[in-house]
Amino acid sequence: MQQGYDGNVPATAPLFAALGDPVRLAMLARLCTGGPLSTMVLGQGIEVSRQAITKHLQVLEDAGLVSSDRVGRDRLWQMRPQQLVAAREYLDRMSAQWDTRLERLRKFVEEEFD
Amino acid sequence: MQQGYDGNVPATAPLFAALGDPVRLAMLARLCTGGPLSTMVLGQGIEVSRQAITKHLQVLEDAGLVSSDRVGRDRLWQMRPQQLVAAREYLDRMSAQWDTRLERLRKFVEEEFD
DNA sequence: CCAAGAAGCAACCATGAAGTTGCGCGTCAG
DNA sequence: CTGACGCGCAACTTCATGGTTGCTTCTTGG
Repeated sequence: MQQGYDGNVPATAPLFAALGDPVRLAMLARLCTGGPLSTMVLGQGIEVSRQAITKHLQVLEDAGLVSSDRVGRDRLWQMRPQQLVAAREYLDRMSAQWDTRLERLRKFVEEEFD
Repeated sequence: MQQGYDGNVPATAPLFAALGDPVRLAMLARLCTGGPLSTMVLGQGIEVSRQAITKHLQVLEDAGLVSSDRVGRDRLWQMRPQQLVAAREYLDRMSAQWDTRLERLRKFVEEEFD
């Protein structure tokens, strides 16, 4: 199970891809601090058309990072932190492998020169 | 400084973009466990041309995730974990903001119904 | 009831990213 | 020394992505 995270590669890559855009990252940041926000509000201060905002939000939704509901004539978006946690854990496992590898290397050198 | 990570958005997005490809993630995983590996070795088992592998590695290098040195007629690649840590910390801050927001919400509801 | 506001839908454009092929250059092994 | 191996460089194709515009649909405020 230690290196079982190799199998998660194909599932995690699209997640990072969804995070790999400044517009989407900015909107995610807003959703992390504020409650459900409408499409219009999320587009405030971002210099792209409404349609572009909608497309970005759909990308985030496809990646499972946000969810949305139609309320009246607005669509309200909110965070869905599970996938965010998944991405974090993936990086954690990677860092952990790196660390244990360094540790093995350190011990090896230590034994060598004792 | 709490919400200062908004300013990191433009810097972090390209990093996630570099992580958002299964081929690159797989190669990173190999470099996390093993020591410096040559371009050829890194391409083992990946069904793309050597040039494609090289391009992916250059993307990772531009993102600061790996570094390389020419040794003889090979180019050896190795992890450079700093940027990986940066990405991890970014997600950590995002999750933290989400958590504190939930906490505030919980306290608010609690006070409301006391 | 009617007009304005917010979304959805579809077509379209442009650019960049992923991939390929072909060729040239240095480097090592026999 | 020579051929094979590993790379680097450059041109080219393909296609997904980000972005736009125009029009329709639905909902609410007056």
